[in-house]
Amino acid sequence: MTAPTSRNVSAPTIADVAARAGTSVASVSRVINDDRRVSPEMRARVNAAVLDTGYVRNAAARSLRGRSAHQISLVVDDIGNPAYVQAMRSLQDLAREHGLRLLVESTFGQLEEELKVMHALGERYVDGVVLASTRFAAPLIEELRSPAVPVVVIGSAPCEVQVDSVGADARGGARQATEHLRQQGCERIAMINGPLGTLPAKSRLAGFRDGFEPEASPPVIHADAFTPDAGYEAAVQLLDSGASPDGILCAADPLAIGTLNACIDRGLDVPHDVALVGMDNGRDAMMSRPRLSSVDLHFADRGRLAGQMLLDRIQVRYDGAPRRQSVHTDLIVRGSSDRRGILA
Amino acid sequence: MTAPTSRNVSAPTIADVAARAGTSVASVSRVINDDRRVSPEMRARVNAAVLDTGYVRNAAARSLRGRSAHQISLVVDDIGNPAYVQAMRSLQDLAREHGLRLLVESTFGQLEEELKVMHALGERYVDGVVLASTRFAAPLIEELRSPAVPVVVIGSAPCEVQVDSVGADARGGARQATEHLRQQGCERIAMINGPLGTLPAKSRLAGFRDGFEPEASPPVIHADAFTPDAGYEAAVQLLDSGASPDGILCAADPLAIGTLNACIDRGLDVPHDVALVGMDNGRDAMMSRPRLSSVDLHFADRGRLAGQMLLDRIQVRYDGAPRRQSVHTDLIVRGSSDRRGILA
DNA sequence: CTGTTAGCGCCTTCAT
DNA sequence: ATGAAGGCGCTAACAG
Repeated sequence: MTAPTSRNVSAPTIADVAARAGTSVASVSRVINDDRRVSPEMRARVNAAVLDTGYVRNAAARSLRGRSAHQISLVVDDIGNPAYVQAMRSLQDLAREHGLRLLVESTFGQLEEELKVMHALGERYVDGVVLASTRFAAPLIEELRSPAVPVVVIGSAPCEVQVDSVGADARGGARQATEHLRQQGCERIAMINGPLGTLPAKSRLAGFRDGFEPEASPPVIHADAFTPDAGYEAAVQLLDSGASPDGILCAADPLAIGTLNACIDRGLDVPHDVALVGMDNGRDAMMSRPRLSSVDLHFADRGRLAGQMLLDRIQVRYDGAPRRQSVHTDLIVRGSSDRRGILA
Repeated sequence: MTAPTSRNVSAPTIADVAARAGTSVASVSRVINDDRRVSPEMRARVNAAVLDTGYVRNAAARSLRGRSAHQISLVVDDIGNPAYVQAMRSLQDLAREHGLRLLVESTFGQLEEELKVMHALGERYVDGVVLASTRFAAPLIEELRSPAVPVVVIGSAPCEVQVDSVGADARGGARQATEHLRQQGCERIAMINGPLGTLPAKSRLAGFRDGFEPEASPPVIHADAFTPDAGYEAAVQLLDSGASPDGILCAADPLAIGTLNACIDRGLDVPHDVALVGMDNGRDAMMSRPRLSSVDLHFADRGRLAGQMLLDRIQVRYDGAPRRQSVHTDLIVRGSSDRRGILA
């Protein structure tokens, strides 16, 4: 029977437990930390004392003494993006398996915020960070030159940044998607890309161009953000431009959702007037009608991989030069680009 | 010029800074914490020393000493739910304004996980918690009876739980939505509700029933979760049941999205064959075609409100009996229920 | 205005 | 197998 603890009275410490059990703090500590060098009898007594004092270990003291916060964090642009939710989920599972808490920080696109978060790492309130950022502003890069705690990037990092990363072959995926559109009979293929200057925009654009003759210059519109709204606006702009595309590659699923809506609002039939392919293959690619064809960028797997690389650093299992992993991508064809009834 | 700090060498402490500045740790601490009782000259010297030692304060030590983690956390069922993202965003803004970090934990529907998270609060790694849970299992309620740190619930809490909360008049909203459907000429109105036994399901169902004569028993299907997939399945079940509804109230937007897709897949025209209304009015209510009519539950406002109540407790500005706030709800009519071209 | 010092709660040698 | 004691980095009394 635990007494309804009031918050005013300070929480019991191991000293309290020790007193209750008639032993020393050392023994209590041993029991708590599963040290084998404790007699079963003592263990029982301490456990009982823990129970009826209602003792819970103090995170701050443990961190200070043990030099480990038992927390890692995931820093993302926008947790509203389903791709990141996937990564978060698998990363959280991994963290849990290792007795770590996962802290999530969403900067919602505010660069300044991102910077502050990375700088605050110096406070060592986490043991490491998985960073999924679309842009690497100069100060961020500077911060990454000598981070206070290990950092692993999901996505691609600028080549001048020495950091572990788990990328995906987005370029290859974009190319494959483009070729797929052509196979579907599209002759005027355009692209709705992410914000100009971001790394993902760069690689996807390269892949898109790979799908054309070198001298071709297919229309490309850059959206302001990787969101449905931005995708919608960009698509309107594209459709108004007179390019009248019959196939569009979108650099991310949210952009594709926006683009799909813009097409529908214009009375265009998807996929027959315009075929659409997105990238990410997040949860909501299946939630539109028609369903969205999408290049699977394996965010769940990459979240886990990033977590593993991070743990390698934290536990000093690996201590060498930055490692850059990359995963393959897979085009998943659904209704939005299926003009020939492949799926029927 | 900061030397590229290696992670192997331990971080500088205030003692290092003090040594560098030729002063005592107390003065350094004062400068860092903006204590006025420091000469400008000293302040300058210390700041310089901070800069060239690359000193960053240690979170664990600060927490241990100051009995405050400078962190609060948001615990949600499923961060994939846009409604929670809204709440998170406003809460994060509030936290930032007060110099607190916001830690987000998504239990992804695993009750056991939720319980562990709440229990771990005893470690005091956060100063308080905003909890947004759809179900309150018995052990959770037990945990809430005497939480180690202040807790504020977003949504409704079981009446036997004494806890601050920020609810919404979901019942009134559900009723209003039901009446709206009737005004649109719907004669066979059904409901896709959330999981049986959850609080939100209960209040929404009550509101739905309020929209009928007491003796009526309109069809209600309970989905397994507040997700599009569950909504889809439930809708299929409803449509297969022979009820042939011409209007459906969905207890949440994700359910409505699933229901919309099910209707579309059946070749039903929304809103003319079936009119649809969701609840939450989250970001993606606008992202479907037709757009989703939805009862705005003001999650952003409530996130902020919850945060304020939490801060009141943390800073002991308020210390009395649990406060239960509730916000009004607003029906937002969009295409999915607009059979009469109100919007045209 | 500045410096000295006592802990915050815990883990971990080092003795016993 | 158990206990005593130092110190992790910091802040807040207290003394000068």
